[in-house]
Amino acid sequence: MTTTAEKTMQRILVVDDESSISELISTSLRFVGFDVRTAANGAQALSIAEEFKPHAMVLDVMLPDLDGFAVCKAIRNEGVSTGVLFLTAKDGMEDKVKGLTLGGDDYMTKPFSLEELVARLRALLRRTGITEIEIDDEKMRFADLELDEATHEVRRAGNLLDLSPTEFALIRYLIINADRVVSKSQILDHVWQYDFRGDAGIVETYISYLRKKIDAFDPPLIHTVRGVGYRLRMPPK
Amino acid sequence: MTTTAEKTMQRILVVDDESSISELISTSLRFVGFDVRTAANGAQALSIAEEFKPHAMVLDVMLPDLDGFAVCKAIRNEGVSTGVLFLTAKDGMEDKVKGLTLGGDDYMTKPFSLEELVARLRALLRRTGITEIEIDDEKMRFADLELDEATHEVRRAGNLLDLSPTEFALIRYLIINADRVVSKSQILDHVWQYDFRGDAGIVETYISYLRKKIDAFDPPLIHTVRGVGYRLRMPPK
DNA sequence: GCTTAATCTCAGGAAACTCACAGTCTCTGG
DNA sequence: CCAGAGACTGTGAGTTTCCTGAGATTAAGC
Repeated sequence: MTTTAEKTMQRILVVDDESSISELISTSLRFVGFDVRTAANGAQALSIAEEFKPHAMVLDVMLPDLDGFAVCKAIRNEGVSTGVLFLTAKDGMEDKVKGLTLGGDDYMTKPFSLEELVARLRALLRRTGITEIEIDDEKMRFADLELDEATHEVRRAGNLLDLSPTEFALIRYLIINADRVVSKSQILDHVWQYDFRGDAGIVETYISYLRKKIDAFDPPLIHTVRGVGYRLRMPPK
Repeated sequence: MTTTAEKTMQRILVVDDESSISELISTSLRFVGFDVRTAANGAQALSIAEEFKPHAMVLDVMLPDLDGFAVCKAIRNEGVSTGVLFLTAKDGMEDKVKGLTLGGDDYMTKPFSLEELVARLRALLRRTGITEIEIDDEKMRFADLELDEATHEVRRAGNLLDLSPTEFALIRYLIINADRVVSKSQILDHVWQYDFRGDAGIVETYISYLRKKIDAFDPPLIHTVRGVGYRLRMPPK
């Protein structure tokens, strides 16, 4: 699955000093089709932003040199107009961020799930109107399955389904990857928070939950690919 | 819900020496569709106003060089006719401002909530008759719920409800976002003053108050989306 | 200055959700 | 056709999220 023409890609700058985190994020973002650069500190972020002119940034508030806010401000002063998604540990800092995210920006606390990161980033790009490309509107579809991000509703054949947050995240991930096999560990990595250390068996449990709700209708859409993973697809012709 | 063509946008000049504040305000205003410039002091405000010709200004009364009133007067002397929304700290100054805002102008004390700022600014533009664009009329509706900005009245099925200011702001925010899920932190950010440091649990409390008044009628309109937030909607089909 | 309204914190209880575990079932290779 | 690996799902314990009432604190009105 290669990416499309470069000129139409949206540019994201990821800034985090923990290389494992920034790598995790950038890999995911590239995978879903963004043009990504990373920086490990504020100074580096500034110099990259200058020539890279990102449409949006994912910015850790806690950097070795400057803090995230300073970086954000500095970059905007340079005339680069970007939305910012702040990352912050779950502590007091949270409050401080809040004040600065009232505009179009957003923030998330670590640890987060990659799905959510992507969802928020897209919402942010949509909001800040930097949507050169037609990003999906807030509805996704697969067969007679319909998922609405704005209302958090999922319908099958018009019927409203009642899903828990995790179930919702899971079916969304499956829809995004419709027709493709996704492994349990992929699912775990994307739907659960990245520091989840529990049993991978939980994916089976949630698939089971989903089936009871989604595949209560015909035809079944969630299919097991034994030894590999799961796949959302129309029944074999 | 995107903005309209640039030529029809209303121009707002924001003047405050605290860059965090002016950034906060300008981002928000841009977000709701204004064309915004900022200035950090009186002199700068004057020179920008001259060529920018703002329809309205948000003006801190306490500036490093001139005070807000002087700036206001000077700009009007230049022949630029604008409504002004003064910002002031909550202290003695308050009275002084009061006296000077008799025209069509208005003032708010810091800290304020962004929702309120936008509401007041729109009211001001409406008053000063600079409404080139048809700003939403003063009534909002959702189902049999009716909210009147001008009179601050809320009715459900024709019945007048008695709401406190916070309750009013909250239901207003929910109506604006009718049918979409809004998280507690979104609510907190928009309905409460920007420096509110308390627990997000207060949102729950106010939702509870609102329900007692608004959802005393059938059908209930305020719905909880567990783990996500709240949503105003007609009951599921 | 007194009274009432409004805001906010706190805490108990109810309900929903997450997750591990284990017994059962299904598929597949030999 | 059997054995074993992998997958499915019911049970239940522990946790999280929400709701609401009660009281403390502050602001507003008379």
